[in-house]
Parts: sequence; structure tokens; C-alpha cells
Amino acid sequence: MAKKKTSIKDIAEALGISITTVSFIINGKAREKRISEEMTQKVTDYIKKIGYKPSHLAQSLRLGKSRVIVFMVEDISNQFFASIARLIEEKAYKNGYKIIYCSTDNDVNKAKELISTFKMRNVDGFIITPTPDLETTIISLMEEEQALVLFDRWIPELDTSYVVVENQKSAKEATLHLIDQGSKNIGFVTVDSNQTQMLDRLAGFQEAITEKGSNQETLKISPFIIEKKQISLHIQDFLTMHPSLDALFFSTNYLAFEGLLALAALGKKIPEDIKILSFDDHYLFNLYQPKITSIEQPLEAIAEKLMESILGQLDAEAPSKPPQKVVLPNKLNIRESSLKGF
Amino acid sequence: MAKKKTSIKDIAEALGISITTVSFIINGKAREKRISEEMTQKVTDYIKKIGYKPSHLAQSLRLGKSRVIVFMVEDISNQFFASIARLIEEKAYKNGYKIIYCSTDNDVNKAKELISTFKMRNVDGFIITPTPDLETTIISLMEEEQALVLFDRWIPELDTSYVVVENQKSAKEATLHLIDQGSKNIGFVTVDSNQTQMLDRLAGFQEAITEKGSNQETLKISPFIIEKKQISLHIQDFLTMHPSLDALFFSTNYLAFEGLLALAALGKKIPEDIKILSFDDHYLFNLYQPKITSIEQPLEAIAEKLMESILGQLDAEAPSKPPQKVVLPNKLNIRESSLKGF
DNA sequence: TACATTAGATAAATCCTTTTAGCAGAGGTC
DNA sequence: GACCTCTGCTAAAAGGATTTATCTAATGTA
Repeated sequence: MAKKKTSIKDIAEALGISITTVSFIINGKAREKRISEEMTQKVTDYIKKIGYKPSHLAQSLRLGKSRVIVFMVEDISNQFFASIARLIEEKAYKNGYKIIYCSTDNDVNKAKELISTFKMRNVDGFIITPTPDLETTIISLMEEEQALVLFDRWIPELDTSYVVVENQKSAKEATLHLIDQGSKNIGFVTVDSNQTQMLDRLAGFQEAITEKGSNQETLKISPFIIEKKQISLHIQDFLTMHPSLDALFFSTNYLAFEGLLALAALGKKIPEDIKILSFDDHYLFNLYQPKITSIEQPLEAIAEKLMESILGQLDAEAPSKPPQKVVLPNKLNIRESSLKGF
Repeated sequence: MAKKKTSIKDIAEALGISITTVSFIINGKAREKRISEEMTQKVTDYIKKIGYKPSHLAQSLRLGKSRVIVFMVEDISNQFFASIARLIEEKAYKNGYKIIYCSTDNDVNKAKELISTFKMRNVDGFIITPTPDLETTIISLMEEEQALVLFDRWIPELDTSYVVVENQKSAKEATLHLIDQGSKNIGFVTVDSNQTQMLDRLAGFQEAITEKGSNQETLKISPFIIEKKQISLHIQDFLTMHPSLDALFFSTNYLAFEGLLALAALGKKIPEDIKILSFDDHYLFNLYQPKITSIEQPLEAIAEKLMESILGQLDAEAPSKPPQKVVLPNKLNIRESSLKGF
């Protein structure tokens, strides 16, 4: 038999006092509400003795706050999102918040459905990597004055808080590095989508190419390919069709992984035959032989800023600030795969 | 202005009927409670029109169920746990449950604290990878008849539901494979802890060694080493101290990663100089040159069984069953790193 | 006609808190 | 003595649902 949870009412009855008094004491308002020292002590002792803990559900209902934050990402099993999840967890729990996660698979309908079910669960805040076409739903969240911060990508038309990284700048910088290392004909392998972060990376790449007058080819992989093997084959085709490519820039790490497989299959040597560089650092890149040059996003800073923003919005005390728009710098980790002399 | 949420009361007032009627209709009890077809239609239409959704908080308070499941693991950013997280998410949402995650860092105190805060949040179920010394807390959960299932490791003394894999059998099988490929002197690199899964893997390894009369060395890495580089150095030392080792069996993938770094640093060739094999498959293992042989846990099956168990316990209809103890088979992916002829 | 049954709806209790408004008594002031 | 202020505590409403017990009017039965 699951023993019934003790409630504030039980305490009041046991001590022969009112619920109100108990509540005031629990919430540290004894002084303010002129509860005597003696009474406060008695109640405090009793609560400690029976190990009473207030029901969060009842509190949430009463206060209209659930102390739950939703972490809605494209795919929680993706190393990048999982790492952020880990980092924000810490800060959330420290502030008395819990985190519910969910994955959208970058599907608008799924995202809309999730947001709608969360709204009826009275969650306090949303941390979201928006899917395409999510504007209207985000707008409705804004209208309802929900605490909200976007990350990884954002929606240019909307005046929301967001935390992203310098995608364009870092992509340009990395491309310049490749050119600097003697690459004349660089292939850019990216996802065929209009997510801001991917567009910005492409823009940064092209900016560098134009500036230096280099040659380039672009391969856009459909985001709907489930079978990873297919991606690898596409990249092989791309390389075969453009035999003069002497460097590849992958817009994200999972493409790079498939690219490495493709290169191995074709027997191309890195960096002698072709130089390699990828956005989104990964443990693997430091392990692979040769080690792969990559652009590392500042995970801790991202998590920090995300929680800072969302907690700031949730802090009832603070005056409501205008949306915070944070753009963080990345770090180019130059390793063996992009060096000419190696 | 955040517009006030409409409640069941508002609907009742707007239609000039009672709250009870609305509630019955919402909960599909119209027929059972003899609400007229006409009335049901009217209410249903109105609800659809204004887009009303009941407050989950209020429902939870009333029903004592929150439809939230806690997923408590060692570290959510670990690929293994993140993958499971992704898989159980799907099944949970499909059944109207949400998932709150948290990471224990394998620290009892943190785990205890987390469990205690979750209890006061009325979560419905717990999926847990237990830390050492968590017995008493788990026992109290069992006494309170909380829905509970352990995974990855379990607590032999306790009669709980759990989902684990055939650690010992697979480790033995893998070791036999190494011996079969000509290894005479195998090193086992593991974590220095008494988590059941690690002990079982060691036991399986030793069983094979004993059976075949091979030689072995064991290296136990302290789980408290934060700096990954240190692990790699430990493994280097181990290899230097035991130069006759011709194979290494890593009890989990992150040790293998460091082992690969160590071998690269020492200039050892895989598999010519030394054969390699690791527990816990990883994307990387298929990518590394040479590809690394590994034991793959059945992620989908684990997730499936976890949710089956927890939902089974949460299903009020079903008679309370005895704890389900599930032990799933792994798959040995034989790749280049363990083959003699390669 | 008198009584039992049923259809259709509802009042009110309950879940557990928080918080506003107010009450009773003691002491102070003129 | 009349009025005010302050201290210490509490009754009751509110938050949004579910569910039991009950009520009324209509129909069925004899």
C-alpha cells in the first residue's frame, strides 16, 4: 500500500493550528506575518520530524508556475545537443528547475504538437532549436509572453531571444585557412536546408572564396536521407565528378564522418591528396589519423547564455528586458587534416 | 498581457451548464453518464471552437498522477545514454508521458537528492542507472510502490525490475574470438568500480582466459580521473610495463578511445602489433582505420523493454506483476582490429 | 391514480497549496 | 470609558480539474 502523502492539512491538525500558519512558516514568512518565535519553532521541528515536503503539483497549480523548462532540439541523441543538455541540466537544477526534453526531427508538425502539449502542462520556459516554418507557433508563444530562447539557429523575422554562434565568420576564417594552406579548389558539403546556421556557414565559405578568387563546388545533401551509407555514396560521387578538388569543408560533423568513409573507400590520402575540415568539433576528430581540423562551438558558453536568458525571463523580480540576442565566437582547431606540410 | 487560460468553468458558464457535464464529456464518459447526444455535440463543438485544453497540472493534482517519467542516468551526454533517451522519448510521448532527465555522475548523494526532489514532484515512474550505495533509496522507492526499472546495471540484492545485457557472456565470447585469432596475452582495461556490468564483463573475460589457459593482465582505471589525457597515459604505462601483450580488450568505449590514442602515441600498429576490441559499439569504431571490433548493445531492444516495463507498472488496469528481469543479448561486430589475417 | 424507474443533468467534495482579509485580545492614549 | 494600534493567528477563496451522491422531470407499470 502506497502510504498517503502527508499534507499541510495533516500538520495543522496534528498541531492543532491552522493551515495558514503552517504555510507561512514553510514559506519563510513567519516574521513578516507575525508568527511567534515559539510557534515557528514548534512547526519547524514537527515538519523536520515527519519529513514533510510540500507537493510541487499543488504549488504549481496555485502559483501557475511549474518550474519545468522544455529543451526542444532536433535530436537529443546528437552529441552536440546531448552535451548542451548535460550542461543546462546542472544550472537548471541548481535553480530549482527541471528539464523535459524532446526531439523534433526537424519536423514542424511534431514541433507544433509538442509545444501545444507543453503549453497545457504549464511549463515555464522553452529552449528551442526551431524547425522550418515554425514562425507562427513561436509568435503565439511570444504573444503569450512565455519565457523563450532559441538556439543553434534562429528566425530572422522574429524579435526573440536567441543564442547562436558566429557561423559565417568562422566558416570564412576556416576557408581562408584552407586557402592559406594551398587549397585551390574547395568543395563545400552541406545539408540542403534553409536553417540559418547552415546558410550562414555557406555564406562564410563563399565570402572567402570570392575574396580570394578560388574555385569551389558545393554539394547539398538532402536532410531526408535516413541511410547514412547513402550520404557516403553521394560524397563519393561528388568527389569522382570533381576530381580536381583538393579540399573539403563539411558544414557539420556527421557529414564529415561520412566524408571520411568516402575518402577511405576511394583511397584518397588526407591531407596529401585532399585536405579536410569540418564544422562542429567532435571527440573523434582528435582521435582519427590524421587528426581532423574543425571548428569548435563553445558548448559551456552556449549553455551558460541559454540558462542566463531563460532564468532572467523567469525571474519575476527583474523588469522584463528586451530579447537578448547572443552570438558567440567559435574556435578553429587546426589539426593535421588541413595542413600542407604534414 | 498573457491572456488567462480558459478553464472548464468558463466553458460551463458560457454554455449555461454545469462543470460536471463538461468534464464528463471531455473525458468521454458522456454515454456512460447519460449525457444527451445533443448536449455532447454542443459542448464538443464549443471546445473545438475555442481550442480548450485541460490543465495537466490540475488533472495531476486531482488524480495523483503526473504522467512524467524520470530518466536518471550517469551522464546524459554519454552517447549510450543519449541514444536510449532518444528511443524511450518516442514511446513515452506516444503514451502521453513526458520525460525529465537527470545525470548523477555516479554520485550517490546527487542521486539521492534527485530522487527525493522527484518524489515531491509526484513523478509517476523512475528509469534509473543506479549509483553505488543506492540500495536504501531504491528500497524506499519500492516500499512506496513507485514504478521503477533499473538498467545498464542492477542491484543483485534487490528484487526490482531491470533491463541489462549479457555482459559476461558477450565478454567471454569476445575474448574467445581474440584467442581464436591467435592472441596469447590479452590485456583487459576496465573501470575500477563495482558496478555490476563492469564486474560481469571482467568475469566473462577471465572465464575465457581460464578456459583456454591464456595469459592476461588487467588495468583498472579510477573512475575519478577527470582529465582524459591521464587515462591515455595510464594505458601507455600499462602497455610499456607489459610489452608482451598482443591484444587489448576495453570494457567500455571511452577507454578504447583513450587506448587508441595511447597506441598511436606508442606507434603500435593495429592489428599487426596488437589486436583491439571494445565493449559498447560506437559510430567511431566503424570509421576508424582500421575499423574496431566491438560488442554492440541492442539499444532499441533496451529502450523497448524499459518502456514496456515502466508502462506496464503504470497501467492501473493490469494486475501488478512481479518484477520483470530482462537480460538482452549483444552483438559482436567483428571488424579489422581483431583479425589476424588483416 | 400511485408508485417505481430512468434519463439527463448537477452540487459539492476533493486533491494541496498560497494568500487576502479579518478576527480577538492586549496595551496605549486622551 | 472610548478609541486606536499592534500582535498573533485563522477562515475562506482560489487555482482547475474529477467524481460521488443527488436531484428533477419524464416515462413505464400495475
